[in-house]
Amino acid sequence: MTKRRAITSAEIAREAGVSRATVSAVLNEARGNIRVSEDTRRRVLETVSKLRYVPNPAAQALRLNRSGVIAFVSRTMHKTAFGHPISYQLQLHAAQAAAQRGSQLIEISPEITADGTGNASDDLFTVLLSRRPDGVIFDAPTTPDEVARVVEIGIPAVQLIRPHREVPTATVTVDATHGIDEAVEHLIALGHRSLLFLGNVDPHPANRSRLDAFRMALTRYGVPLPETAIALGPEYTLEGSIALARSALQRAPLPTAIFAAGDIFAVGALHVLHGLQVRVPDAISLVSYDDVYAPLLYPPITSVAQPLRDVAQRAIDILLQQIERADEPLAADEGGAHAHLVLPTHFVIRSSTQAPQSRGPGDG
Amino acid sequence: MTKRRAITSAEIAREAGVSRATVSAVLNEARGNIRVSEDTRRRVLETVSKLRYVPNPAAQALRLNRSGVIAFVSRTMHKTAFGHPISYQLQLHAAQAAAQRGSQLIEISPEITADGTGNASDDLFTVLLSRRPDGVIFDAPTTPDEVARVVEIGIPAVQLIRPHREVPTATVTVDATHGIDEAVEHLIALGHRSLLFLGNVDPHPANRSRLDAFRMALTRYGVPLPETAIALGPEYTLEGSIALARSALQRAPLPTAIFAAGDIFAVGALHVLHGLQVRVPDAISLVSYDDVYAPLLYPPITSVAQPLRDVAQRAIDILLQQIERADEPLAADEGGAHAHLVLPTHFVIRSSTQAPQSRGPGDG
DNA sequence: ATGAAAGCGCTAACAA
DNA sequence: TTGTTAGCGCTTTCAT
Repeated sequence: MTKRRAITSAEIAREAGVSRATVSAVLNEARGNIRVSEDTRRRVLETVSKLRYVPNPAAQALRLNRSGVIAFVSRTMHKTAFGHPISYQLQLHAAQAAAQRGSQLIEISPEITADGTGNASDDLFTVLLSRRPDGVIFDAPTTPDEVARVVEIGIPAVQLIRPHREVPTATVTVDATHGIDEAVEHLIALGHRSLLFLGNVDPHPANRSRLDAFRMALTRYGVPLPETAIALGPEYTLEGSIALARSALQRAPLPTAIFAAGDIFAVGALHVLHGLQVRVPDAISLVSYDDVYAPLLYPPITSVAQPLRDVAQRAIDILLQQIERADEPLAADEGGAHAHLVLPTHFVIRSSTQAPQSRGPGDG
Repeated sequence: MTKRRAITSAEIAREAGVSRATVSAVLNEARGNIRVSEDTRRRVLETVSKLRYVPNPAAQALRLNRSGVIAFVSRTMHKTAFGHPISYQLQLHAAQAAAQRGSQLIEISPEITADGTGNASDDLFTVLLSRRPDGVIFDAPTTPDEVARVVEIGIPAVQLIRPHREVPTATVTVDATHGIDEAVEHLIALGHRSLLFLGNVDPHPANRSRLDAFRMALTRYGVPLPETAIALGPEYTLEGSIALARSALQRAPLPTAIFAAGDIFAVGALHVLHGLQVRVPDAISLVSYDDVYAPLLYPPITSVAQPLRDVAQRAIDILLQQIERADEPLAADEGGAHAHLVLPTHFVIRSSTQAPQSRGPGDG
């Protein structure tokens, strides 16, 4: 069965007894082409659905200079199964939001892009451009250059979560404060005073802010967080987080509660605690940041969740708006007039936190 | 900054002092257009890279009647974060393989497609066609109709994992036998004789075969698997698998080993076992099928892994080959001449299995 | 070995 | 209100 040539607007026109221009006008009345009589409109629409006509997107793209594609440039590789769950979630929600608004999200990532020759970085950009996206979402870009190049070409872009502020694009970020405040309040209310912070060393302010928010919240309750209670690992991997947790939990006495600034660190802590036969939450409470693995673990982890769906949706909205605006030549507002959305985190209580067992006063 | 119009082949032609036809010939020499002198070839190529020219895919698609897109129709929704990890992995690998071969994978799923009106099924098909894919990968299609409609239109298709055999397409499936044989051999060698099978009720042979393979392997060792040692749940969810494990593990005495015919069932079992304070693997061994969550759990679960990367790659290869062949009008070989690949599973030993503790003879 | 010209399917000026 | 026409950027006969 050779691939049949698909129905074209010409066939619809012939069948409905009108011109191709009229078919187009009927189908695109949303774009301000309202000029057809109710009668022809109905006739065309009937023919369209009878013949199951769907416009050829390539022809539309060529004509409109609009690919209908939004590129999602995801952070480095997710080689491992669930290496970058946040990125994955963002992409999923973005794809959904894009589809609902008539666009197609495509993923551009070193992993997808790599052609085995290893020339990833330059290649990524070429691949990106070769797809002619109408807009680009950068999910935590590694370098400002990637973003800058896209902006230079004049493609609307928005950076998520960990933006490079020096590049003038719209941004959608998350404020860790609210969720972490609640988490700390929760722990303090339970009676915890001896805490351990597990996180990663990352120069980016967005990550730094997790620790800052944690520290500030504690300060508000007059609970100190000594440097020895802060363990920062270099890697965002299971192995790395296990190693981190192991070294942090070696020192006795154990804290009564752990704040893991990322689900992966909670997984690491859990592995080590299990090994040490320290039960959660009986002997030690655990709170994580991310809320992606959290519900799957045992016990289900109390966690600070990022509004990933909202981030993605807003990003798509902003992008589509920019794309729209780019059409109108009257857009004289240049420069720094970009949206900068900051969305709050929230706190989900599960089964990994409870009041500390009294181990005698002065302990910790 | 208004979006600059991109470079066209005409500009390359002018800059290099040749015609557009020649530029095209140089760029498409792979397609048998070898007709340019070495000298012009070099000149054109230089200009191309100097001006960073990338052909407009929409124009190419229009001209060649070839979108360069492969659709991945994924199984129902993955509402939850990691609801369908297998599907996710397949898609990831397929996207990678497609990219390496110059195609773009796009996801078509009810979730992405849904426009809030709820008319998912018909809409999905429309969306699929509207993208004009060169080929379609069905990841465990729910109904044969979906596939049949695509086949009727003449678009190359391949079904993965759980194909509808009555629809004539190529298939790439997985044989559970090998991995499960090894798993059973492993358990038997450790000394396990009292086993529990956790799985789901699914009429599809591919799922049924997990139980069959397990049973047959046990039979080979003369170990019986009574009906009471088979627990089948209706759902493939965390909640469902916890409920299943709970009811299955109520009956004393406990088995010495559990085979979970899916990682999610291992998660459920782990939750329940933790709750019962039964330590894995000390008190009970656990083996899973899937190997997706398995390495992340505590303890890391010994598991049967499916060759997901191979499945995806082979699917893409088959598809691309079919697409290629569809071009040549000489393709008279119609009908049932489709590839049917069956790939083996393999077995990964981690930390969730060990010899059973002796609880006295005659036990279990 | 190279160029001229047609046409893929669509939309938007412009005419009627 | 509708039709005619041009052209988006590309590839591919067919001439040369």
